[in-house]
Amino acid sequence: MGRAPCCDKANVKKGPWSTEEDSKLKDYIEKYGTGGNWIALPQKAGLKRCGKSCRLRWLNYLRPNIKHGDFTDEEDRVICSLFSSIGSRWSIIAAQLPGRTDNDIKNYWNTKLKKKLMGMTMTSQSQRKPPPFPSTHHTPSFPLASLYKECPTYYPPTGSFAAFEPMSSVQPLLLNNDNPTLAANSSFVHTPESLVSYMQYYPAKENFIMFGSGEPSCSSSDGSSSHISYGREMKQEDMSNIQGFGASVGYGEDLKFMLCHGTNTGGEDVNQWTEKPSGCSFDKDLEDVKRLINSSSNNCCNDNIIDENKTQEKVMYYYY
DNA sequence: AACTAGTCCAACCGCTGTCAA
DNA sequence: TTTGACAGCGGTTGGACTAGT
Repeated sequence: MGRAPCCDKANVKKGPWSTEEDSKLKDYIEKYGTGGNWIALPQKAGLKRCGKSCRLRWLNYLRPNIKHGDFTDEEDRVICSLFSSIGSRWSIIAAQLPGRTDNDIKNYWNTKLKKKLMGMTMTSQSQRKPPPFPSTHHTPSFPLASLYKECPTYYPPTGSFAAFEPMSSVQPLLLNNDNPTLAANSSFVHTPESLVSYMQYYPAKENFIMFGSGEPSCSSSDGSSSHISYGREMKQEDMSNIQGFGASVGYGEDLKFMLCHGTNTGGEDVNQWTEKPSGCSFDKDLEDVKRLINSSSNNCCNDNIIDENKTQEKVMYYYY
């Protein structure tokens, strides 16, 4: 047998919370805490609400240090960059924005930010031209690269996300062979050694976040899957997973955008990273954002979009 | 002033993984 | 081992508000 029923749904109040209910809930939680049991809480607090509803009200509204109001440009960039990487994992995104709730971010994305980005796409198409790229390397396109412009390091110093679930929503866009710019650079092959060199050349100062795939045990036959690690230094196992394709964004005082990818098997090692200088933005990037927005609901977790025989993917967001 | 369309956001709904009985 | 409640999450909805006509 399972547990006892959670609550009598016929006798719970729905709809907007009154100030009286708010203060009851707040007082109770401040006094006794949640006790790890939301279902029992409303009864104890004298509320005719479902525990679920109490939890939501507390987390999204009554909890201390909740930030309401306009999002800053920096918060915009954080949301954009994480959305491009992990998709609509609002709770994870919210965890990186102290004081913001997942619901808040979700609403903000759906009502404002998404439109803002779409607007940027329109503007960029009609007004801007790609700036010349000084590097001797190729210039790949990368979704959202322009949004990282002047973006400071955003992770809280004590931030932690030890483990993420597979990140694959980014892959179809970052790695799509239909992307002509990427395709043009698809001869690149990235190896662990090249990344080590890169890391040595651009040593991490504070934190880094790494998204990617390559666990051999996962859904795709080539072992493609995703993992994210985060910390002050790169772990050995992270390095050992890096093969084939990589992309990196660093941001801070001096934005560096790095991308490296390639077809995998049998190809010779062409350890190439491409750097995109600070302030660069390309119309193509915004096109990718638009495409991501349009397709985000469809392509998340669809590893099949990637040619299993061609690539191992590793996308790395690296900042210093 | 009245109506309509668009926007915002709090709250609900339903799904999933976890865990207690 | 099975069953079903719980916690948490993302998607969606509907009412309040605002801007435009």
